[in-house]
Amino acid sequence: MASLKDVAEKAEVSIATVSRVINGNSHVQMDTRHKVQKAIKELNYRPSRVAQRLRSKGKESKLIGLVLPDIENPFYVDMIRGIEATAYNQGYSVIIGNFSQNKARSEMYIDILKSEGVNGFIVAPVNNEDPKVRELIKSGYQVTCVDRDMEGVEVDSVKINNEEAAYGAIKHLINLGHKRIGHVGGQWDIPTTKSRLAGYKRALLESGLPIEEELIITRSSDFQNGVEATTALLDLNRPPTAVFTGNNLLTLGALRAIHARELKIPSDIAIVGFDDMYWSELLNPPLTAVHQDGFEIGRRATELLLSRLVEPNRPCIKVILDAKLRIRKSCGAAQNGRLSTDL
Amino acid sequence: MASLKDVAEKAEVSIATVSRVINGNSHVQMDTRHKVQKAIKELNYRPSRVAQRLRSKGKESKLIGLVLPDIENPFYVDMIRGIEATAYNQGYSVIIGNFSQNKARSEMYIDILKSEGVNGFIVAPVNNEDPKVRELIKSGYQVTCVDRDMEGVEVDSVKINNEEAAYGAIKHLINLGHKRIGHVGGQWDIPTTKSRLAGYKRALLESGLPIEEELIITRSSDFQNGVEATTALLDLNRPPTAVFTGNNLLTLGALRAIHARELKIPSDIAIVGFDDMYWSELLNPPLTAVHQDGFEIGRRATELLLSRLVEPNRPCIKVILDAKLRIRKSCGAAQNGRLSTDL
DNA sequence: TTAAATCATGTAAACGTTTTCATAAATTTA
DNA sequence: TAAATTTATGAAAACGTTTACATGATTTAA
Repeated sequence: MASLKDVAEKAEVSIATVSRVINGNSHVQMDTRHKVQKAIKELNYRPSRVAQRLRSKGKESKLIGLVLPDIENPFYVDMIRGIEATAYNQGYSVIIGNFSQNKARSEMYIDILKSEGVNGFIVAPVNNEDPKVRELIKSGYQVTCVDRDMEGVEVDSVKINNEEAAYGAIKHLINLGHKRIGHVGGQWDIPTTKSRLAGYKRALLESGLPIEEELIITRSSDFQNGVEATTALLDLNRPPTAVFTGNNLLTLGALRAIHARELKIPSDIAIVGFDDMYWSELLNPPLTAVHQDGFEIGRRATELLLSRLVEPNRPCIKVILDAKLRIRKSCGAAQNGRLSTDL
Repeated sequence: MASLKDVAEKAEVSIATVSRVINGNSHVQMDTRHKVQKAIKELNYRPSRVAQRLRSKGKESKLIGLVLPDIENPFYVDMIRGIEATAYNQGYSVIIGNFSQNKARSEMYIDILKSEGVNGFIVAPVNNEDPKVRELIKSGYQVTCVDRDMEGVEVDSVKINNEEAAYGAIKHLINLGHKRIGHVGGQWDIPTTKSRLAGYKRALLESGLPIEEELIITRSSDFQNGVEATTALLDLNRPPTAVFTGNNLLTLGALRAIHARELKIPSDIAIVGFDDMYWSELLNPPLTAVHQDGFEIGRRATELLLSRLVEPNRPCIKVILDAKLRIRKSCGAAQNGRLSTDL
């Protein structure tokens, strides 16, 4: 790779002048400017981001660190696409740490990204406390939370109203006549798990239905737990007539468990899932699910972060996006021909 | 972030000594070593990768650049996980460029990653020629190709035998009695598209079946094309009794098109897909598909790259992994109770 | 005992930028 | 015309490392 020095020599000027040309500094004469631009082109020169980053310690580093729970989850993949698209548009690179719902790995990635000299972070905190993220904020890094928020900290965040979305999903089941609704949730200390559970409970209470602990299982957020927890629900003396699954991996696991028993959906048991995929309609049966727009969440989060890099002390902004319930065939007949409904 | 200098001051030694302690250089006395380690701990010091990278220009940069066609495709997500796991294990960071099957974006990412000072690249070349990747190799970067290879270049690569895998899939259909088999392939100039098409043709020829151009559509590699191409096949005067789809997005598109016509799989039309997902069995119907192990491909590619960084001039290695056909319910009754078959 | 070798540590240069300061040339002002 | 201002450019420092070289202390060899 050609360096500033190479360009300077070729153009017979100092490296300072070359730097000025590159950064659009006005104090450089037309003909020298042209000489330099010619040399840059001939050498196919591009400035080293590494050196830029070292020199200007954060301020101009043009690198965003991304710390996400699970790259296997299509919802996060959509978010990554939204983040990438927005960031690269503005000349930022993105470096991804995928911690697989594992606290230790999350901390490891944060350390690595710090030492990579990132400019700011987009993070899904492991839980409401997440001391590592708190420390990050305290020590002056710019941070935006996605998908999950943190309490008692001044930090930008983008997420949906999980409680309300879950409430809507359960209401849908109740309206279809279900009275015994099971819930398979994710890891208990993840904020979204809590909110979705809260929405579930509120809907039941509001309709005068009892909340039965045996119908609620919140353990880990992965496929395997989806299988096991659903199986456990099916094994109850009085199994539920419907299940609400807390994320898309759990949903897939639940489907597996139900199919393994050769039960019919929705006549034997109905299912409504949290998180929608564009291929949800191709599942057996086409899945009724809560849709949240991962791409948009990513886009908004990136905009928030970039704006905060420019104006570090502005008051923090909490973005809460809407989710939609996409009604397909896993809960019973579609109602009034509507395909989706605002929550 | 604390720097070497801070540690040096605290421990009352020179920065050189601190550096030696960190890098395990033997020439440092026990008690100074302890003093330094204590200071490091107290200041929570971690070396700046940015500075390390600048200083040792590539040689020790500990950063791998990843340039992939499509992060929406679960197959590549598996690959990323394999690459990440292996890389981080050895202290390398990974930075991802996702070019969405777009040549210009692929080139942009390669430039960015170069200027990020990556140590080496793992790349899926856009096609056999890919002049940008050739140039990369020529200018001395270490490169490993994944999923796709390049002709006439000395470069490590990891992929499966696509021709053979496609051949096996088609043979399976033929054995079930299908005589008119359509093929929906990806973008024509992608190497995998060509190989899979070749396997398709070989299987037909070998069984004495004609190759009919109207049954073959290779356009772009995305979901939308899967829908459109399959619809076109169904609209033929003599539609095929089976389709072979060239990647998982095309498969999902094909399913959508078939369901839109309310045709029964496999009685009206059978389908075998390239690329398997762990949730393929949950599709309607459970999908018979060619399985390639993305995680393993990623792992092997990373090992190859890291080994080449140590020994840049070793002869190049071409790894070809096996694919398996996972037989489920989209082509007809499972045979002899076998669930999968080596290709 | 003395020369040679080894060991522990420090000094300073280098990596590729950006930026402050200095300086010389050109322009404006009085 | 002389002084003051503006403009174009260069020199050098700094960012945080690694490492070649230098130096003085200690050990080994003869």
